[in-house]
Amino acid sequence: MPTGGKALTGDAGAAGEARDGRPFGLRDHWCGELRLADEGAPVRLCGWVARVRAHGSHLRFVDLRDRSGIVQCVVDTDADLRSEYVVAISGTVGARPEGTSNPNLATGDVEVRDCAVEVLSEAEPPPFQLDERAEVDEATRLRYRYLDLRRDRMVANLRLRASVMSALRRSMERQGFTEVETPLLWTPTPEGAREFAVPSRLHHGSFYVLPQSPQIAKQLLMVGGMDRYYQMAKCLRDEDLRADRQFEFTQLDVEMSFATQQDVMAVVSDAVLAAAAVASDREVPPVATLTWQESMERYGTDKPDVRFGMELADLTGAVAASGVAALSAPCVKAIRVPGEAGTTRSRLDSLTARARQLGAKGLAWFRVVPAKADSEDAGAALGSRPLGSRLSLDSPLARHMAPTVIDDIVTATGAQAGDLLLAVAGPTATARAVMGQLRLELGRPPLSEGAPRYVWITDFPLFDEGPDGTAVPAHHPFTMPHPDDVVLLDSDPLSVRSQAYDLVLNGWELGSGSIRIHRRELQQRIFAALKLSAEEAQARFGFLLDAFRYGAPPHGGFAVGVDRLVAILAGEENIREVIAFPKTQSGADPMTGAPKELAPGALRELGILVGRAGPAAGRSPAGPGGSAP
RNA sequence: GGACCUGUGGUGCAGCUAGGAGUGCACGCCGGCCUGUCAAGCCGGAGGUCGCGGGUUCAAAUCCCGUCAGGUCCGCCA
Repeated sequence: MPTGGKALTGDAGAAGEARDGRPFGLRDHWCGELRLADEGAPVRLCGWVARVRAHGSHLRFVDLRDRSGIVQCVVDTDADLRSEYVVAISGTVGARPEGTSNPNLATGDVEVRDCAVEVLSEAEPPPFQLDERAEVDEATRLRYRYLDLRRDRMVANLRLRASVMSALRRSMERQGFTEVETPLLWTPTPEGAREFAVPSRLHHGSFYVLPQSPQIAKQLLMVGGMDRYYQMAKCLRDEDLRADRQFEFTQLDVEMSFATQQDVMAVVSDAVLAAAAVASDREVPPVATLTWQESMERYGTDKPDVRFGMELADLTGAVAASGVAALSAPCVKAIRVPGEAGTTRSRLDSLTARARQLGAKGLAWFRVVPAKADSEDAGAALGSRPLGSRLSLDSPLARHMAPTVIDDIVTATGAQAGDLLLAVAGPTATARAVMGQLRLELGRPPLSEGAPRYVWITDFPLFDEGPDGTAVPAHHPFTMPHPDDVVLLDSDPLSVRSQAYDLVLNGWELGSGSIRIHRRELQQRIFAALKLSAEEAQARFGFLLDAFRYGAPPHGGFAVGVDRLVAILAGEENIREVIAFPKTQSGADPMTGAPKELAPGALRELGILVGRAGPAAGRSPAGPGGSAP
């Protein structure tokens, strides 16, 4: 079912023409725009035959579809009309006879009569039905994407995408930003995501790379005095695909000079709220702000879905003295799942398996039940005793717990009788991450539910702890430290906060940004903390560091993931649904067959020798003889 | 690199736990009937390498192994 946020076809009344533009060419009206007010008008329509309902040889109802919607045409000629034939229909708009209106159709009060039909293009039956009656296999949809795009869902999603991008652009223009394009053929920067390489024909053995983002280019624009830059930028990363990740994706990329973090956040907030406004009529709450520390503590993640509760409770203190070995750990986090005390043992086992997959040693569970001794006077006791004393915990782990420990657990989680408590003990990061993920899997509403909830996450740590205890940049190495923490750079780098911030929408990371370092001496200290020598730094980022010699303004910026933003505003759980021609999870395009082997001649011209041991080995080349040397 | 789910006429499913003839449902398709339908209706018909390969068995859509494709996730995504 379409969700509230979608720009549905044909439901906009008189707005139809404004949105669809003036019809021209072979037609003079759009199908979806016809209304009772058009009664008597001669019209010429073009489109696809969506459905034919035949009654005898001289009465057929033909539903004609174009991108604006559907209108019923009454046809009494014997033209051969089948599904997906492309036709031009000329006729007269008439009010439907009493009692035959179709309230499910925007054009349901009218029909086109006295139709002359011209078949512009015949069509084989499509390989899947284009109505919304059944989910169609993803591979089939992508193989015939040009047919999939005819469906209401894709029409609505792509038009919403256009509206959102337009709203973002208008917001940026209104705020004085200038769109500047940056190169797709860029240079390798050996940091961050795996890059797509493009071989150079003129310099055999050398490569361009496609940009993971225009990060360095936009900072150079700031050095160039552009002051306020934005771009709808294509970004390319050769990393494994997910529901929210494609090789290539679009970012609203922003950078501004002489600006504070608050300035950047205000600019981006304006843009994304404008985007939400064109997506639906719903009131969208202002963008909230949480510190990273607070988000990790309450939600166990740096991209919290704040549309629902079930926040993490800390049981570390409560169970410290319990003597239960499974719960003795630096950190114990729990969530309360309301009303789920009846969860079956096999379900609990599969949750435990899931917790292990996420890195936990195990999963503790407690069914919250009325305490036996108090069960009779529980009601009478209400209010006169501590909340916890009326409840007990049913769990193998709770069997030998002292009543005070049980009370502490109940109090810390706010448990009610009939709830299920789940807890993970372990290192702080593990306990938070596992419970944060289980919270999502057990309580998260569908992405389309309720108003969009944007939240800023601020005060990220400047460094993460690398595998060997060293500091690695949490954002990128040009991120400005929090001014209060600069003194800690040498003594305690892992506790230094940064002026980096993420924007999160309904639990999806929409993007991130930071205030950048623009002074060389501070940059050197950061490189030192990263154990990066001056020579290495020069080799990797030399051209940026060089640029900073010539007067770099203080600057900062942000990038918003447009595909994710549109998907959430469209109520889609997958960004493929808002991309016209996406790739499958294995990076293939079932329609074009990409990626494909190159002809030997093309490889030779690029100076490329393909190793036959790769995954392509064994696939027979196009021609006989192949390309074996 | 790894885990899990799915794969059955064109489409979506059921059948698989417990092996017994390609069995069933809905949609679509083809033909016929039908002058107010709108997911039209009624009648008839066609359409299958049960993803692919191997194994177990008298017998495999069903059990086992492998593989391919699609999906979800872990790793990865500064």
